[in-house]
Amino acid sequence: MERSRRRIPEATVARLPVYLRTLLDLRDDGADTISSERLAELAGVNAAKVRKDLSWLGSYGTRGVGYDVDQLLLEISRELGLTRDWPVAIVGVGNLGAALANYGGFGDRGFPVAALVDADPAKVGSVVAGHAVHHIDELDDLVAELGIAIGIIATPAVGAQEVADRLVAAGVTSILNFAPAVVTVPTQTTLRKVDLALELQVLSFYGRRDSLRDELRGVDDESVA
Amino acid sequence: MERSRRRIPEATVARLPVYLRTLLDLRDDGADTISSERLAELAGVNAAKVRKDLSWLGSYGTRGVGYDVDQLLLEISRELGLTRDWPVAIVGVGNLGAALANYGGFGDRGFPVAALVDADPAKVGSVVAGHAVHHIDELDDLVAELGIAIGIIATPAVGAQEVADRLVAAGVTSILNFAPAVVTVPTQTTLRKVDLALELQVLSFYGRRDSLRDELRGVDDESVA
DNA sequence: TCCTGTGAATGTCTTCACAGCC
DNA sequence: GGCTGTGAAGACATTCACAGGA
Repeated sequence: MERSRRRIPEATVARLPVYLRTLLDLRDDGADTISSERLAELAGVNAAKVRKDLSWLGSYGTRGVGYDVDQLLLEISRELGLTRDWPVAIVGVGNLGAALANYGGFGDRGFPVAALVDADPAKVGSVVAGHAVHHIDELDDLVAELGIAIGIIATPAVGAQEVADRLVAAGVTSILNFAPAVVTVPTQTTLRKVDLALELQVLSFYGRRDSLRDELRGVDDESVA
Repeated sequence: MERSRRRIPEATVARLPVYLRTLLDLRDDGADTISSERLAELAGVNAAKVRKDLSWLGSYGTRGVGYDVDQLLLEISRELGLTRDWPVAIVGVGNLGAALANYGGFGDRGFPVAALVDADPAKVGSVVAGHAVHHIDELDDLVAELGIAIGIIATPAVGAQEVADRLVAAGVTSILNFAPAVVTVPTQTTLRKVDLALELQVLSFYGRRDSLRDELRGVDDESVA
């Protein structure tokens, strides 16, 4: 029970959004309660993991029955800090930055794109996804005025560290880095990265199985993501 | 020494691309050798981890000196299966799919975009990033003709599972899923996912530190990605 | 002397298995 | 009877610390 007082493991935090999405689908389908077994199946993990993950939030299940879908949605949303919106700034309005700006999935999930910023004067003033592109020198003002807490780096690798520094200086406390470069931030800033080429390179590693079919992998279940 | 015979840990595989990128930069800067300490610094990890990771490839370092940059590049590339190109197919040519098609970082790193596919007849026949968009019914032929081993799912969540099934049926053995949905594939297929909203939700979790500044985290170093 | 390679120790995450409650 | 919540066991990953080769 006092589980909820201790620190939630990183691995659990990374799965909460998956449960959240699954529960939203379930609610739309009219489900009232859900067992760990079924939730596990829908979320692509195993049931013990679901139970342990959810136990970090407190004891919200009912033995013999399962979890209340609405309550679980509320608790997970609260734990993730999703009871309010978090406006984001996208830095770098190239292909990727523009695509992210156009991607509706952010606003829908409580992360409205509040500002687009670029260092290229040719891009400043243009309109992308309904937002005027601002010069990066305006970052401080935009962050302050729009209450931006999250910055997305969608620049080439070369500029990434400087952009990160500027975001931090402007008061942004969370950064999502899409640039294929190692970026360093102060301890109190949270940094995550999405490295597209890395993902393909990892796939390449596991794909070589064609060439070395000797090493049979001992997996029973289907793989899931 | 016989380290190289055992299975390389997943966590190590996920870091090899980072070392690879770092080593390419070092080579461009004219470096011949590199110590684990310096490589660790540049890659944003610690030195013991670098040494243990690299030891899985064999004993390619020289005590008292460090690692030969070129040799390490070769060994990592070989281990990741990057000594050849892996053509990819992108399924779903919306904002994200189009951005990925335009993103030069794939081709540069040995993953040329070989085919674009969509289910929407209105998009079929149009040209995106220099590629004609094909109907998804042509997937089997495209995969066979172009030797495609990797598929990228860039559709909305709803279509993702069916696309995955079609990719597998067409002979694709590795899939990168950008759709915010759980997708299941047979064991022999490798699946990875990139979930953009999930990343922001995780940032939101750690960002709430504002509201609950009680729980001080015991981290000394700077955080890095 | 310097830096790798690696056992051993530690820490984190997953899975098992079952007591306990509905 | 069914399903949660959780100690305990096991697997995996990181970090330490140092023997040993260049």
